Amino acid sequence: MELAEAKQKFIEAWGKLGSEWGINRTMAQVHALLLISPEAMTTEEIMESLSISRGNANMTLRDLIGWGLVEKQHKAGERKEYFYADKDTWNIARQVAKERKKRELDPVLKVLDELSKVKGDTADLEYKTFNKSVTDINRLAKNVDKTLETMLKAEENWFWGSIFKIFK
Amino acid sequence: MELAEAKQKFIEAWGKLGSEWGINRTMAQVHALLLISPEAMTTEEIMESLSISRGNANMTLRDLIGWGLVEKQHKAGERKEYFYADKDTWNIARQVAKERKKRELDPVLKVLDELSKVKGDTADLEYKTFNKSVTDINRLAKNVDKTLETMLKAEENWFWGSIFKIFK
DNA sequence: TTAAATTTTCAAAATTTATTGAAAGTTTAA
DNA sequence: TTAAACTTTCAATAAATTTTGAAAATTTAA
Repeated sequence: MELAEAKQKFIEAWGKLGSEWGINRTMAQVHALLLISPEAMTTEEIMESLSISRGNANMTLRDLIGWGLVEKQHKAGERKEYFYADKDTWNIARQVAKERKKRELDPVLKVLDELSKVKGDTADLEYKTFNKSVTDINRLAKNVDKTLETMLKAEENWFWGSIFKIFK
Repeated sequence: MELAEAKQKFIEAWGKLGSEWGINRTMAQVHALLLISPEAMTTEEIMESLSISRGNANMTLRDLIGWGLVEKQHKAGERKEYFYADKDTWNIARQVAKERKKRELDPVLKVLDELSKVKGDTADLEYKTFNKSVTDINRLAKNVDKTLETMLKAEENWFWGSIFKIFK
């Protein structure tokens, strides 16, 4: 396979995976493009590469910066802004985990905590079923949360090493 | 908080989380509704509870069955179909992990494997950057994959026990 | 200052995804 | 058989999300 074709496939695959996981396809594609670009790119170059509009490119880059995955760079004597993606895969994974935890897991944990405190008649099957499901899901979500917390602080090798030491 | 209000909140929260993670909101809500229902429900009851159409209810239930989260039940002497959700949270988590792995992770792993085999000029920065990112992501994805494989076979207590033994 | 270069905004348009509802299909009881 | 009860299908519609592009805002060089 040619490099150019391979790049295209990578961008497509990343975009598809993103959209399956609730991440805007274009955002995932811009990220993929920057991930395989050795140099920081301008908005123009990104627009051109992916055939997207200026507005779309601008907002998407803004979002990626908000996710902590991309940074602006300035080149001496140039007015244009350049965009560069962190290439460290473990950093990327942690950054995504951190943001999604904050935006999505934490709020739902808060609701589950409230809901598992709701009191009711323990003889009432409706109540018992509600309470059991909510409590169980809450426990699972807390375990996921704790594991993510560990991941956020960990070095990649230590983290996987620890996991596979047991799981083999 | 009243039980009725709590149920409502649970259904909303589950629907929101689902939609953030690429799962149809209605599907997540129907699942939530069945999770807190002690008894199997009919299509009619589900339509009524969530104010959705018959067609939507039917397709959503079909999907949930396809995900292995819900099963059809028949009551003696009755013609209607009843729908019942597995209440075991660990089973649910495993089932979701299993399906998403199969539908989304496995295909992307296949692409990454191909792409990391693409040969090129190691002096070419474009190639080097592409190759490094793809290879690194592939390695990470394989680690996730291995961990999921373990999870799919594991008992809940053993799994979390093993993880927290190290992470504390 | 001015004006060219560049970035940002956001209403409108396009696209994608989800939902409806009625007709067609199926099953079962009599 | 028939027909009532129930389920499924899917074209049409609605809703949600994404994208565009041109105008407004901002920045910088002169």
